[in-house]
Amino acid sequence: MEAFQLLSRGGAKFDKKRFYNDVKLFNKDVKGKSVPKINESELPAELDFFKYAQGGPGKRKAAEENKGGAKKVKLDTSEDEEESDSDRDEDSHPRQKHRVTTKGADVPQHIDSFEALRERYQIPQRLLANLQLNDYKHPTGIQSYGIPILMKSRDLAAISPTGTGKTLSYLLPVMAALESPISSSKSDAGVGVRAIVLAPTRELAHQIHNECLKLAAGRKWRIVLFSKATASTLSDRNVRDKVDIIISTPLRLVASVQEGNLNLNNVRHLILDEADRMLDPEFLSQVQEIVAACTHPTLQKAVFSATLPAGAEKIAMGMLRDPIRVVVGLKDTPLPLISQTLTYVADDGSKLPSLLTYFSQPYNPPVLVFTSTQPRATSLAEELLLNGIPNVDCLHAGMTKKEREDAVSRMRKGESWVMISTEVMARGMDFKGIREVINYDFPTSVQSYVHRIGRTGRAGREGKAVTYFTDEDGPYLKSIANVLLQSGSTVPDWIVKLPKPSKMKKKQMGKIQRAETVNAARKIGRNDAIKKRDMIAGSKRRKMKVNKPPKDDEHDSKTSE
DNA sequence: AAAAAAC
Repeated sequence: MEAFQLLSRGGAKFDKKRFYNDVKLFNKDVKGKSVPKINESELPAELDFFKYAQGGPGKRKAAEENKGGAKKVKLDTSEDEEESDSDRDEDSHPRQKHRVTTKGADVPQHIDSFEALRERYQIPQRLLANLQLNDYKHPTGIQSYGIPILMKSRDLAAISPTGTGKTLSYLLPVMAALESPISSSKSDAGVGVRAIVLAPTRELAHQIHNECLKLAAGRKWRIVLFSKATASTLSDRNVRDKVDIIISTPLRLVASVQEGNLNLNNVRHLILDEADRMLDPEFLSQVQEIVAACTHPTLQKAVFSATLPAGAEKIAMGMLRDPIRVVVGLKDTPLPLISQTLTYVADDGSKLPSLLTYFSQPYNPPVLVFTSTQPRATSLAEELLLNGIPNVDCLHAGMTKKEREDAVSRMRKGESWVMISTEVMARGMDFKGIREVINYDFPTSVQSYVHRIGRTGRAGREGKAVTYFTDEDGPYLKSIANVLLQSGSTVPDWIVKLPKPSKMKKKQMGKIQRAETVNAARKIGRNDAIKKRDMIAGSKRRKMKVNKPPKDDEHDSKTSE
């Protein structure tokens, strides 16, 4: 405990000019093409992952994912045509090949390059220049389809995998539209907030704000990251009326609207990031209140996410007006660039030894570890510290705003090697360096799983995801296993053969399945030394000693040859 | 389907 607080305090030295540094670093991170390379050359092995990114695992998925083919849906394969010149693109984001499907009336032609935007929509030169400055060279799938749709003032539901550039897909059109207001009089454009981006966590809102600032560099826009502090300054009408874009979490915004401190009737663009999360019951009423407060007749709405379950999609589509739906790749599926492993740990008590074993072997920092609750995150961080794991950090919503900001800052700077966190970090956060994600506690939904492991493997990089499961997790094991299969990772046979849990009897099934899980896992445990390298054997049979390296090679295994 | 996050 003491030690942990000490460490946390150690990070506080960055407080001065914290924000400034954060932005600066973030810029550098994306802009400097040298950064990824430097990072890579520092770390041994598996470093030429860019070459994999160009063609390897991506194809596996592309092959698997047709079938589903769409009815009355326009099919297109993005980015295939430009393969010829992609060879010398190592310094830009590697291109991924994803099928793009669109649904809706009069879908605008997609763009093949950002330059096309200027010709077609007279996007300001400044904006394009800022793109270049930040090393955006070619649009990703969602960018090439989503941007024209939003430029045409259409409503949009966009589904695209983690780390494929959704943020830019909505920021660029919004900022282009603000620059050249469609309204008749200029004075009209100036009164009140014109665009709102909603995100589920403070950290994500902060990150979007940074991204927005980079695109706006050199312009006079006022882009506000909404917080208690900014909310109070906005009660001043003179300040409030000059704000162009607000990035916020829902409740903060609702509070200001209810206090009468904020009028949203001039909002022309409303974006829901992590849309399915925002449409969860707890957020939904807040979001609906904001939507209701946006009374401008030409309000454009768009929702973005990597996952969109049927229920959430229905709600979203109900909110949108004559929407176009764009799906890149497969919905609710992780990137094939992320190699995923399911690891059996018999029970909760076996998790810590397993994790310590993991860290006693070579690993690729920074590693992001997910737990199910805040106390578990805190205590796991303490345990790792006590066991001498270096540079352990912790981040959950129970911490103070400042503690959270410091933790993110350390992460951005590469000072955190092991970040223990809760669901708060599961969505949207873009730490490009993250090489490995460990689900210490089993995710409570497919969506959670997809988003959590999507913290790695971003922008075409490779990533690794390890998920611990216990006997208790049996009932949900199969659905996660299916996700692995769908995205090209391998799953032990016995898991594939688990019976499907039925809705009605999930409780009883839970028991049955738990028993099957235990049995099957035990069986595997016996001959794992020979074959099952994906499983951690023997949490049942042998209790591992802290920091003692295991004899077998479970951990450096790859999912395929 | 279930915990965390939002103020």
